[in-house]
Amino acid sequence: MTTVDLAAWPTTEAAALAEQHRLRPLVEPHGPAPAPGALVAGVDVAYDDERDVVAAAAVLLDLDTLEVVEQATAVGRIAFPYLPGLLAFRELPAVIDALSRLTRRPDLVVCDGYGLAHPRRLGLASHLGVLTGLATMGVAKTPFTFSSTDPGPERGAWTPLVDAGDGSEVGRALRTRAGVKPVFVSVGHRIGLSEAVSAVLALTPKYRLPETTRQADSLCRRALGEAVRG
DNA sequence: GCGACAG
DNA sequence: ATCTTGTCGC
Repeated sequence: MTTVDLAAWPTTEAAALAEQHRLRPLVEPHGPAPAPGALVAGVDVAYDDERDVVAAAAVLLDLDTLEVVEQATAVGRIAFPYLPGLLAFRELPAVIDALSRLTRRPDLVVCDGYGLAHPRRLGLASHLGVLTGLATMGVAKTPFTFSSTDPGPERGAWTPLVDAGDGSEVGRALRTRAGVKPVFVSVGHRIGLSEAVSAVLALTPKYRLPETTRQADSLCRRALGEAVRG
């Protein structure tokens, strides 16, 4: 996989919006769920804004066992400020760097955040998919600007996640643990919504968040700590 | 115009 | 995201 050319990465809001407009038609919102034995990657990023340091992690899990089979990290400078709707420009350079250090190609990448559930239908997960060609999806912890009713209390229950602007279903609120707050699932690239939901259920036998997300979260925090301290 | 707003 | 104490429960 190729890495990001930071010299060509957008630095202004206008340039970022233009880039989203360019990439948006390239999203493929359909595709199969990962097959048994698939390698599913989790990616996440941690920041030290004071020192302008970002650390990303990519962790590869065996979908059958949920065991970590490979992991990689990347450390760099923060490439873009946090602006709602433009999160990809802040997170992706480091994420793609970490993914490029894996020796095996993931069958699916699970992101922290959204894919098509985005004001311009190009959230972090979809953006990553288009840039890399990988199948991607997003699992977010909060509903962003979208709305949904509360799913039933049992694991597996879901309700549509709707964009009030046009009334379209942009994702699903999914209960991954009985009686616990739902997560918000959306398509990234080369996977369908029902398939993305089934992948999340396969990754959440025990906790609210996918095992991929949990592993990537702890690894990027460790990497940031080592980069900043020792 | 103002607030809200993935991480 | 990050800053942060205690607390309830398996």
